[in-house]
Amino acid sequence: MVTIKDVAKASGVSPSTVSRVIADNPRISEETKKSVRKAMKALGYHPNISARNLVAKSTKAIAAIMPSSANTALQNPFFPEVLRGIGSVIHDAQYSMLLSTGQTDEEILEEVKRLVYGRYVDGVILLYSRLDDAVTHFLVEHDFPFVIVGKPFEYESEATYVNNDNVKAGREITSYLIEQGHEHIAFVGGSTDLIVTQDREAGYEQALKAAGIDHDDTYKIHTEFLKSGGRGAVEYIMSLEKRPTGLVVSDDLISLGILNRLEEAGIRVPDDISVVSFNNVYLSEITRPALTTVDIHIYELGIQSAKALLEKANNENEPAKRIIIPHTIVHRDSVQPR
Amino acid sequence: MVTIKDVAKASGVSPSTVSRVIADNPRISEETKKSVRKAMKALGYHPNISARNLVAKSTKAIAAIMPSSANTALQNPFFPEVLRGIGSVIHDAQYSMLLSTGQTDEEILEEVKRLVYGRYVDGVILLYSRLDDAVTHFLVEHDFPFVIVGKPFEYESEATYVNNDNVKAGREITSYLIEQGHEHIAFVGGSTDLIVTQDREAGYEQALKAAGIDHDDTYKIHTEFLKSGGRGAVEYIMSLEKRPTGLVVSDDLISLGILNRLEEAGIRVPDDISVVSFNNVYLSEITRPALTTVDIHIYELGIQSAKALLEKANNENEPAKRIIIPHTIVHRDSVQPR
DNA sequence: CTGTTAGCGCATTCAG
DNA sequence: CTGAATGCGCTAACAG
Repeated sequence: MVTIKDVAKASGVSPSTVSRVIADNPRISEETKKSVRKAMKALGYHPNISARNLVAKSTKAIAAIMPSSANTALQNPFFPEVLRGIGSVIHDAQYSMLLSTGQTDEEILEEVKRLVYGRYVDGVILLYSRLDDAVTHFLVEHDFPFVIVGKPFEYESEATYVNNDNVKAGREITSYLIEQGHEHIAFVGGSTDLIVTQDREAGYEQALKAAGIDHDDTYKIHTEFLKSGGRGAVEYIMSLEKRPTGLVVSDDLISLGILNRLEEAGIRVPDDISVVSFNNVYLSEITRPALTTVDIHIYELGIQSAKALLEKANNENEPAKRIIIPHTIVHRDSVQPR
Repeated sequence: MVTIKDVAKASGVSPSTVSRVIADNPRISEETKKSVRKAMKALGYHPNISARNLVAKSTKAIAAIMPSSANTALQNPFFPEVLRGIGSVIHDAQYSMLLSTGQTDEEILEEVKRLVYGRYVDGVILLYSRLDDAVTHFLVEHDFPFVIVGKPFEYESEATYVNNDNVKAGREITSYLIEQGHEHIAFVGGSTDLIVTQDREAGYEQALKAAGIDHDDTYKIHTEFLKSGGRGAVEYIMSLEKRPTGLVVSDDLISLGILNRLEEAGIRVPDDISVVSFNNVYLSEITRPALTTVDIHIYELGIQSAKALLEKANNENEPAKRIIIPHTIVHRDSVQPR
């Protein structure tokens, strides 16, 4: 391996001078810079990151932590899309991105500990937010730079997070269904542990209340993602005495499963039942019918969270921030007026 | 930050002893190990990875490199699924996984150079294989440990790679269509630069030839993924004088787009046209009709590639290997006999 | 079984 | 503007 010393020797200067031209230190004359750079090229020199990290106390790397449902999580196009956003700013800043590989909650916690204690990364982005999350606890306790994509369960004021106004979005999309003449509207969400489920559900309830529509828990369903989840949800809906004519589904991927089961059950969308959803992942325009859904601008969530993290990581005193990405409703073919 | 020295002082031993208990060196008495460990706990000591990396000349990290079509690539459920496989073995080995963030070919090459030159990772997994790939060139030229998921365009014998027998798979799935009485069968593939497209297409041709069925380029279509790609392909097919009754599509995601356009065009699957496909991502059982497709065992591709890489990274003289993951055909509802 | 010494490759004082 | 010296935190001979 060719080191800074070799370059120094080859160009007849001292190691510290070489170090300075690497850092493009203005106190070095253009001339020596030129000659040193030439030597670096000639020898094929490249700085050793580990050595640099050691003295710089920074690795210029961040970690993105996926939720523990690792088997299914990455399958949700939401994650690739946030990662793409994060990757974009990370790349521009010449940082690297580590992806968590743990499958269970404990594995993930262990991994985060390794990364943080070992100073493997300068900061962490949490790609989920759920009730009473051990990783979040750990991070705030150790005062380690991190940002949450979503809304934290606690530490509302201490943690930096990037989120949508999911309550408002839930309210709007439900109101839209109501405006279209629907009165019997059910909510289908993922795990109630997820803050995002809670918020969208809260918005749904607010809209019903505002419209003076009675509602009780009969119309609230919580399910897994994809086909298996769709099955249970649809069977339940069909068993209802008064079947809903509208469905507010908290995630496009759940909608996909539901649409699938609905078709198998011979229930037509949107003729028999209207469906609205959230996220606007690429799948939602491929489904049949194409989904009317809330576009939460996932890519932008990624961009902003990465930016915020870099700021935190590079400035001890950066204050906690809350960043809300606006949403828009994308109208397609899964809704029909009553 | 609490270092090895602090622990040494606290437990009344020398730094090297502490280092040894970290490594669980058998030449240290259980007694001192115990006391040192107690001190580590008490002080909250954790080894600094950068320092360790510097002397160990290894980072216990690998990088996964995505193809440059970054905007769409991660959208293909193939990638999350390989990553899951890779992550699983990487995690068990206590390694970390870096994900590439470059969007264009050049950006990716730059990134790989940074990672390799800076000794940021111990090895690289290429999640694609295409014609004349600069990254591959670079890696072999520098004799850096890497493995390819797919078949390399060159360096067949020097490079370690994990692949399916895509030619055979293409032959089998096409033969299946022929057995079902189809005679006019078209092939729809992704970019011809991708080795995987080439191989599956070659298998398709072999099957036709073996069955004595004439074929020419009229029946070979190359397209983008998803809806936009589906549009062009379907329009083309409909414009054909003799429309095919069977479609061999080289990727489930392309099938998804095609299915979508086919329905819009009023062509029924499988009644009017049968469709078979490759990969068996989770989407293929959600489509309507559910897809008959070749299961290439993506997760296993990930597992094996990661294992092979770790071997290469930890053993200078590990020979190049070719690992073929067997495939199976999953029969669902997109094929009808003629 | 344990301590001493040296050095990994780089950045950064402090001199000059 | 540049060099010499020092140390980042850890591991690995080499002694004992």
